[in-house]
Amino acid sequence: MTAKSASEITRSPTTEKEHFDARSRMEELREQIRYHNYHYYVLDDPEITDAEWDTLFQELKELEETHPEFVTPESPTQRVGAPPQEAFGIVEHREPLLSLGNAFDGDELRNWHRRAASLADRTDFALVTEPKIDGLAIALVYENGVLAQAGTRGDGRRGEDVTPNVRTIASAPLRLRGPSPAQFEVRGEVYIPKARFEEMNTERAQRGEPLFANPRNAAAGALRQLDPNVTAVRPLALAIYQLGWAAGTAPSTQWETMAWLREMGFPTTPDADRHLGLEETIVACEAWIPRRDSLPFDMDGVVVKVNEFAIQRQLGIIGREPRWAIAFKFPPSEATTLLTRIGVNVGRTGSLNPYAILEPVHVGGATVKLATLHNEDDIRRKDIREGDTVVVRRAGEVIPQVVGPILSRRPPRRRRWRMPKRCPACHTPVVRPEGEAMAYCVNPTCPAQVQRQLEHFVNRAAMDIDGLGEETIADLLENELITDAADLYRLRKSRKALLSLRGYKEKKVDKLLASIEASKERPLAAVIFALGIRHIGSEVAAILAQHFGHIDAIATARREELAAIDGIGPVIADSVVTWFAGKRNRAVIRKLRRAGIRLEEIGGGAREGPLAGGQFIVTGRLEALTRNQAEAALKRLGGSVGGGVSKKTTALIVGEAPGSKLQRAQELDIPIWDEARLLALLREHRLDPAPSRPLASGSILAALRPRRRI
DNA sequence: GATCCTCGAGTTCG
DNA sequence: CTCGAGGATC
Repeated sequence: MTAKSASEITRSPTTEKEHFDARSRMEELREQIRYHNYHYYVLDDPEITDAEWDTLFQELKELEETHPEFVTPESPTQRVGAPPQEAFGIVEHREPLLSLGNAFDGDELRNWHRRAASLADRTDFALVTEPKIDGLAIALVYENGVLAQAGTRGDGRRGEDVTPNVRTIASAPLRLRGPSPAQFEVRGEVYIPKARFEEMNTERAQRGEPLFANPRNAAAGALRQLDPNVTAVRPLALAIYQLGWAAGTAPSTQWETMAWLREMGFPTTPDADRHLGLEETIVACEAWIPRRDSLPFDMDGVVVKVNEFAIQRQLGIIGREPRWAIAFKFPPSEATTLLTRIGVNVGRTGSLNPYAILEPVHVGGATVKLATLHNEDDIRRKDIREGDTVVVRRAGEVIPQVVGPILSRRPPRRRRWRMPKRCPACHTPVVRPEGEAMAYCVNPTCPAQVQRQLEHFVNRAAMDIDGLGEETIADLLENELITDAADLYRLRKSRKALLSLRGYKEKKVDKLLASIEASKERPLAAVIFALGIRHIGSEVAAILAQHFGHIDAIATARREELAAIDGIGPVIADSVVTWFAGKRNRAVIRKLRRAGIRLEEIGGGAREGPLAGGQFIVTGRLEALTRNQAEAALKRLGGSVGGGVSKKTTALIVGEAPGSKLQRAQELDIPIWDEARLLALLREHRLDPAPSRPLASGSILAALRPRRRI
């Protein structure tokens, strides 16, 4: 596409006049396209539609095809098409690209400032802040207003020549508008906007191609392509943040320099700001943290620079870091680490759940050693292998996830991971039902499953037995004091045996036995949930309890009868029938009955109250109540709580710093309540907003005791 | 049969 | 919180 053959030119003979007209029209078009690119990419304020822009671009392209002798390398049409190279050339940076010192909190920023102030002999100098976009540093050299060279950072002094690739970036100006120094260099960041990154990965997933771990890796891969045609189809963007050097006059401050560069057509880092004092600057840096996720690009901190170049020169450089700038770094929400091995856990349902064993790494304020990998397909989709260096994320939430491997760092000859053929706990052959994502151990006496079942049984939402954790359950099973959940109610008789176990003193044993006794009064729904029947969670358990009122009625219900209930279909019906048909399970029910567990619903338990039938969700941090207290209060008023916002939601209760739920509720026109409204409702119905515990027989003193601060 | 909603199950660290 | 899958509905 670069040069047309001579025969093609001679095929369309043109007169001198026509030549001249075409040439000036081409210049005019280039000028117009540059003008509109400037409005689009720099000012973010386009004057014409994309379609109109396309028309201009097409006309220029056609003229250039008929008059290839007038094609200039900086023409807007020349963003694609350079042939692949064998290897990258080297660029020598005239001024080295420096790295930045880091500050991890306000105090470190103050230390930096104190030092700068003492060297500058003044404290009142202005500072400029700008987001530190997580991309790749690039240095662009312009000669006579035309992009001449683009180099990566490399080691700071010499980098790789990626000029043909940078020429394909839509927002990188090939020719500048207005006057500019004869020769100068600007520095910036090449990155991929988050939204475009998601689109790109979605498309790659559809084509079955491996996914990029994050925008930064994708941008690095795109920029270091030997074939610029590949780079051209990747959605790279550019943000300039600094003038490297200039032969000619330039402004005397960072702030003015950025405005000056924008005039020339450079897209500069968005949302930069200027501050007079240090404390104001620290506030500005911290204000970025909550905004972080809603920005169109990944950022890993805020860069703080001394505005005046004269002071910058005075402060100078120490080692490879300037003393006139510093990076205020956010706690990393992402990190790379070595995945040493993939292990497999057995769940309560027998599901085999692979998890990653990681070289411990600090991410999002915690040290991560483990991360779930969900299932075999997920591992295959991300192509995660043992020995891989992987990207680990804890985005906002708590649960770490393995985002994906860094393929360039994969050691040779690593096999794709496969689910073991036998259960890691009991060695029973593994079954993966047709069409399901999970593989299962189908041995009902699998020790791992029994352990998990018991953990579920004592769960707060189930039988709520305090003092019975993972370790204790394991001890009881190991010493054959129990074989199933119902045996817990016979432990009273084994008090002596319990006390003989290492680490079990009277206090601990009696507390355990007491909470086992207390669990006998749990509502029927909790008992049904505790049984751990597949597909029976807390909701379905409540439906069954409500509908049948007694466990025996459920045990004898027929398939059709169950499936006719609202919210229960054939799969759940089958699951219930099968469970109660099991000999071992029937024995458990018998033992529970004999132990005196209440197996029927008392007092109806029907939901009533001012909010009966309503469905509520709490988001954000409330003032007077914890989220749990608020949810409990809603339930006491007769409402149900939880789930995602949908059109069935009655109202959303919003506190400080609400999440995405608020936005969704607004979209769906769901009523928004504040905490005061909930509190008012509680007062109206004379309910304690936050009962500290069930009060001991209504003691007035107990009620007057100050509640614990939350 | 497709689509939307809801529920179930597993989950990490301190 | 997230994914997968069951249930309801058209």
